[in-house]
Amino acid sequence: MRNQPQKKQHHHGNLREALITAGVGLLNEGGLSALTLRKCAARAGVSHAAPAYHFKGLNGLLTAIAARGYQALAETMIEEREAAATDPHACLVAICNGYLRFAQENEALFDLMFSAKELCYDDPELQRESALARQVLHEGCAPFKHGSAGNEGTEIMIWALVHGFAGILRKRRVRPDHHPANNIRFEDILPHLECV
Amino acid sequence: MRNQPQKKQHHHGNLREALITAGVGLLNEGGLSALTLRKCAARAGVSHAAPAYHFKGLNGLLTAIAARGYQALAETMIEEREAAATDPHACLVAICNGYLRFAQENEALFDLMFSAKELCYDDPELQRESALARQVLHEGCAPFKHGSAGNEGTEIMIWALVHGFAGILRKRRVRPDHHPANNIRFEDILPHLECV
DNA sequence: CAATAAACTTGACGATGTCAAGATAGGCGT
DNA sequence: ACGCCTATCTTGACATCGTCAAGTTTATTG
Repeated sequence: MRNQPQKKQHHHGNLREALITAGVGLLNEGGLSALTLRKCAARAGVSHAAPAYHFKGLNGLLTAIAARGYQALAETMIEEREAAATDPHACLVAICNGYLRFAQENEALFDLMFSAKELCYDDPELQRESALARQVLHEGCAPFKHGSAGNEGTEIMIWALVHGFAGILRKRRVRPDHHPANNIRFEDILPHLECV
Repeated sequence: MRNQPQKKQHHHGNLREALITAGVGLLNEGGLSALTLRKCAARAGVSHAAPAYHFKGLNGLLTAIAARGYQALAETMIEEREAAATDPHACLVAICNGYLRFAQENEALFDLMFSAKELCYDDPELQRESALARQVLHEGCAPFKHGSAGNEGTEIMIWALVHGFAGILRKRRVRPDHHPANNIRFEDILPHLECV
């Protein structure tokens, strides 16, 4: 067993990371259907069955890549928040725009994270990263309350709104013209929120 | 070529419909990954390559089933609307609850309709049925306008909200306890809408 | 009744996920 | 220094899948 996790070892040396990188690359280039255990293996220069050792199977690899996706999603949201003004409303809008930017810049990865593919939802890494991403949204929502709903309802409302809007924008790629959400920014559909 | 589209003919007689029915059944029983050309063929009692003749391939079958899904979605929304009070706000809430009920009662079908699977989006049947479903939502939104957004923005907002909420509720199946949206109804997150 | 086209069947191919068994190399105790 | 042990891959096989080409059967039509 390796003592130093980043130490180069045996045949490949840190193959797990190389397989995830290969997977993200395949995802960006060919979409969700191009993400394959065997193609990942080929891209990393190992045999076709090597990934099954590091991940519990295809679902394991997908889960690891999805966890990476949640990490990147959180980073994008934080990045937008830092670049925004400091008042709570601008922060929340910035966080949501980060969410939307991530969804559009990493379409296949976003698909993987929220697709019907059965990931290993009990994977601790996936749970940690997705919880971290949700934490960013949670913090952004904290200063607000929303009409009829309690404080928790506000977060659900924002979450549903931004996630649903991301899904709508995703379909714009198919038929870019005459798309109903063409000239609509997130700020336009964000309802009024009262400070708590 | 058949003259009467519903006439019994040749070997099976109206195999196209039987394949769609078989596909919906597989979807309900085993989820999206169980929906397979060969299994549909077996369930309909024909050879493994028969579906490729009626549909342009797997995508064609998925598209036909998704179109059926939009049809059922519209029916569910209309059903809820009819059972509701007649004032516009109750109608809109009922329509959205129909959307959510459909998403929860037909999980795999909903997955197919909004998954990353590449459907034949130019298929006229799919376009017609999805447009009809959107029309129901459109009518429900028509009496309202939403704060900053125009009349079109209202519809996008409701659409995003209900679709996003459906996605959140979908994940509740994975870990039913401690789910943030457990005791939240759609009415709780629906923002205030002004009559136009 | 024969020709023609529609509606399948049969067989094959390559790609994929998964598993079992084997090979290999690096580290550790002695 | 030497041999073992285990983590890390490789090799080979299998079942399933979508797709295509070619053949077969049935219905319609002239």
